[in-house]
Amino acid sequence: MENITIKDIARLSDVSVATVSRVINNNGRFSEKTRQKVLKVIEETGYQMNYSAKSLRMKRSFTIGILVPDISNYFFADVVQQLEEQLFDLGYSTIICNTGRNAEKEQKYLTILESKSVDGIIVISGANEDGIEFNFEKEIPYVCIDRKPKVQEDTVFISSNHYQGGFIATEELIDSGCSNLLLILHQEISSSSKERVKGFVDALKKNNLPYSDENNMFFVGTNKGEYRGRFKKFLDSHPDIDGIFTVNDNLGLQIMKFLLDMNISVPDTLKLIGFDDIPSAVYSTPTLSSIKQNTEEISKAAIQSLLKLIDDDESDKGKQIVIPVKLVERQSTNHKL
Amino acid sequence: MENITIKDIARLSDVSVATVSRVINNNGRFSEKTRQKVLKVIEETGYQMNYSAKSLRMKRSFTIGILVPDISNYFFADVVQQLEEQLFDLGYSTIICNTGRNAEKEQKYLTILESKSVDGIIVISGANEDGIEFNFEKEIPYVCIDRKPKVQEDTVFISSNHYQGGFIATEELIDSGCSNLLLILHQEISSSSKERVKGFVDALKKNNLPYSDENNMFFVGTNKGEYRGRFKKFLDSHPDIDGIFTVNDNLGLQIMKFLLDMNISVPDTLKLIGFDDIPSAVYSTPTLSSIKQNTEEISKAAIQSLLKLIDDDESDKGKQIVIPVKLVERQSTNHKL
DNA sequence: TTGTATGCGTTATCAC
DNA sequence: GTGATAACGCATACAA
Repeated sequence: MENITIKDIARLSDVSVATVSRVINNNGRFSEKTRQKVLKVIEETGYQMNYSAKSLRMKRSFTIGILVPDISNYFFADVVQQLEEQLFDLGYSTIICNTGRNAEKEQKYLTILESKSVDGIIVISGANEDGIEFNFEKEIPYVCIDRKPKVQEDTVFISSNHYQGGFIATEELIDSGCSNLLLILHQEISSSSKERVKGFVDALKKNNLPYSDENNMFFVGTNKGEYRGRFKKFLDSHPDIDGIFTVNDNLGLQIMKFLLDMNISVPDTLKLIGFDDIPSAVYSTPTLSSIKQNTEEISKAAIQSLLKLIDDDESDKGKQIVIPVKLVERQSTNHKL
Repeated sequence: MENITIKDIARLSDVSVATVSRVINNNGRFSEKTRQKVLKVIEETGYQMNYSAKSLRMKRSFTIGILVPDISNYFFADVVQQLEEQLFDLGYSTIICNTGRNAEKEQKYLTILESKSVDGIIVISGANEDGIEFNFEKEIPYVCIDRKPKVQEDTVFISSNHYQGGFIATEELIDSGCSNLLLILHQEISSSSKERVKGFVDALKKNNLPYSDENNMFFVGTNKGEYRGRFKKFLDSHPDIDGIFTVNDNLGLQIMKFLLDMNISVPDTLKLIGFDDIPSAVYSTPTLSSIKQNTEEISKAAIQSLLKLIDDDESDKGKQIVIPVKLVERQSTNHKL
């Protein structure tokens, strides 16, 4: 059987194409009887809508672009997967653009997304704090996940509660007996990292623990392992450190490896907690405690807001949606697996 | 400026829409002069093709479906990323379907892909050895990566040289001084694992080392950690084992953790090598030697073959394309990082 | 070498 | 409540 169209459906169910279209889209008026009739024929014939025609006519592509810095990063991969799945169920295709944290590539992708006339764009995180340049010919709605939009009033910004994450990570260390905490983070600091830092500092304050930038914070550079010498010296000059919060799990595992290499026992001498709950957190010795982001809720919120924008409902514009995180306790903070 | 179409281009460059179309697609005859003229106007106006119209007219969606078992698996994520990037450059969108190794979900996705009338499908690996059921109304071309198609003559099958991988992994252990090797793998064995096993066995043979299923192979089940007791007993009864090849890196890291927990030193007492070269292989202590698959070449080959099929060029049908792998030496087989 | 005209499958605007 | 019909932007068969 060749491609079957609404024309065929119309003929077989003895109505006009207009009516068939109305029934399919549940839009406009028609009697219950014709509805039944048409639906039956559709069922029998196995009719499938032609989205190209629909797109052409409606001037909508039913396609969403997703901008992601690095899909081999677990958190990003997880979010993308959620987005893809949920959008798919809603009849949307997705174009996933891996920018490699490269601003130039990002611009290039943005241009092509425009040319493919996507209905909307979801921007996940990004290279810098700069926000993102959207100099489109036509206005394309977009939402941001984990990246503050440049012009906040233009759109909506969804992210985990990184502040809360930083806070409960820190309290987990304190609860497991630490009183001299260290936060390890990268030099180039994202907006989400900034929140985690705030949570860390506030948790210390709340628990009446001392804090100073020099004694309780350590920065690592981009090139792997660069910091090992520096960090050793730091530890030597701060022998009282007994708990470490790394700004993410990858860094956490690196630090754990370093401590093991130095013969420093985790969690006996030093407790450790990361962020993201990546799968390998459970393969390390000891297993790594962490903070888990709710990627499903993040994605749900992002999609909901984006669809509203696409629908010209601007009530979410300027909003910031914050999703709670969860503590995952493991051996590195003295818990059983 | 509103959407600009070939009609506008035609008017502005003083030719007909037909000619504009010919120039754009470099198809049919036209003089160099008109080519220049049209291209100039296109450049100036920033014209962008409407893919919905093109699709409707050409009865092609310029969309490829990608079926993947689990995108949070590093190897799969890597392949998907490559596919996406390369297809994007070729003007194709992709729909990524994460099946979660669930046959039912897979069928459902397949149906929707058909309804979205994708031009082709790339199937990556899968739950079982059964191949995949393609009971489409219309024939959709597809290629398989790492999963033998059920009817091999129908399509093309691309995979790494898993045999070679198993072979050189084994020889790496032998080269670093091991003479009593163990292969650890999962109960449910994929076609690619099978090849790795063959390579393992043949490498032993070639090096005149003993081999028997009972002494040189250990199976683990699906639920994590199930095997720990059994494996301990196995090691106790096989004290001469001095090198382990795990069928993938995740398993390798699990085993490494187990050995550390048992106070068995890697690589001093026991050498270890995995497969896939996942990122965390470099965060473990010791770092894990591995076999790296060439995802770029795999993707390139898959796309090339698929596009041929879409173009009704059936010369690749029935072919099996094998991509070489590479050894990555690290501490777990006695190498410096 | 170029132009005219038709149709791809769908939705939306009118009429009735 | 329903039907005719005109668009949507593009590629192509056929004329010229």
